Amino acid sequence: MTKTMPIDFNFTEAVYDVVRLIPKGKVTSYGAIGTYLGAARSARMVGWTMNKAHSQVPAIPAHRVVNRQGLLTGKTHFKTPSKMQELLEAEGIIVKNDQIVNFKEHFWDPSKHLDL
DNA sequence: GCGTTGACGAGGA
DNA sequence: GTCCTCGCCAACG
Repeated sequence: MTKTMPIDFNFTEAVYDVVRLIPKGKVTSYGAIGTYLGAARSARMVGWTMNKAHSQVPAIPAHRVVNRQGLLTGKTHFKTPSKMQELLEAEGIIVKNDQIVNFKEHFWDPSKHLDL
């Protein structure tokens, strides 16, 4: 196999898996995923990994992944920045000023709902 | 090969 | 409670 595999780490694979496991109408944070994977201090890498998600199939529901503040920080990387908010609203999540309302209620922690 | 940036978060002052 | 700094790993210039 090719040694120069762009994505081969279990970490990246796990990130995609966790994001896909996010229930509809729920959201999570990069740090939550990182913490779940044991990389709480590597939240940045989670975001970078999500950047590669654009080439991943099936498409990663990245719109369900926001920062710790519930802010749609990644919307700028979407095909259309407004798409992210529309997707969230379509799932019953209220977004105000690019921020999720009642974020705490919609927050979905993989380390609590999933079993490591 | 080195320096900076990047979808972030936590800890310290 | 708020502001600043460091960490983490990878890719880009």
